[in-house]
Amino acid sequence: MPELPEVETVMRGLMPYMVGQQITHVAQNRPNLRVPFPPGLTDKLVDQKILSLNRRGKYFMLNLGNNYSVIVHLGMSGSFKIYTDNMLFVPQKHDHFILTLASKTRVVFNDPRRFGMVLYHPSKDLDRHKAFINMGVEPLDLEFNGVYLHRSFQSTSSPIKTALLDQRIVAGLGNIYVCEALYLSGINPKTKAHKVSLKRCHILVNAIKAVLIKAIEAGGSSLKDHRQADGQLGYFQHQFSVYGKQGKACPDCDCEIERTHGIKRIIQAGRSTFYCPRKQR
DNA sequence: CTCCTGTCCTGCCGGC
DNA sequence: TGCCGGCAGGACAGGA
Repeated sequence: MPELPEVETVMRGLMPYMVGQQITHVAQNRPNLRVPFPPGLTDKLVDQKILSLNRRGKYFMLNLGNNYSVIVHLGMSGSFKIYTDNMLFVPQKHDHFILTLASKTRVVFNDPRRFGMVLYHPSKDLDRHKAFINMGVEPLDLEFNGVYLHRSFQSTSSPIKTALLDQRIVAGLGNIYVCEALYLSGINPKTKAHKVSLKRCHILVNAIKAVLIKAIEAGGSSLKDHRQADGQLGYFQHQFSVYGKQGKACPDCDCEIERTHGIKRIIQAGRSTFYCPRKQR
């Protein structure tokens, strides 16, 4: 499930192949993902130069010479694969969108579940696109701090787990890194967000930044491996403390010794939450 | 306004 | 072995 670190890793992996390149050919292998591709997208992209790439939340943008941007979301199962000119291009099932560049490199978007998105919007107006207009701060920016988070939490009665998934408060967190950051902070995911103290918000902010930075660093190293292997840029497996670890011992406390059965799995707002009831209070 | 639930989509996994 | 039901979840729509 691509969250901010995975999106950042994919974008960084694409940059050396795409920045400064002209798009020479576009293939759309179906009319839509979950939403239709923008009308006439192929014609709008052909001959355009890719000036830069940048990320916002779980989206990243290809900024083009015509002052428009292609906005990409990886959804649940989206990934990119690079085929340089010397590589045999074997089309795969669910290859939905393929850009060919002047260098003859192919950039292939593959997404089995089709929860991904490809959008198109004027570059200067991206902040007003509906994907971004209500989006909260970047978690790795300085303005994401304990005071900001504490203030944001005052307007909601949701549990803190649910509030952290709300992209209007902070952008780019998904189920995995929210569970991991709450675990690292020692905060119970069921706690009402508006009842979390400023001090704990400060601790939580530091935990969020730490888990994201660690994951991006892990992505950077996995990226090198992938690049050597087959050019696949997508979701990669990290070492998690609680996510998917229900029934396992908590690495940080003696909950198993006390027979509280280690990591628990509960459902909040229809999503799985993993936590240690002893460490997280 | 906020909050909650259902929807989309396919691959995978466990049970029979 | 093979089939089938259930589950995974990010964004969004619609209802309470």
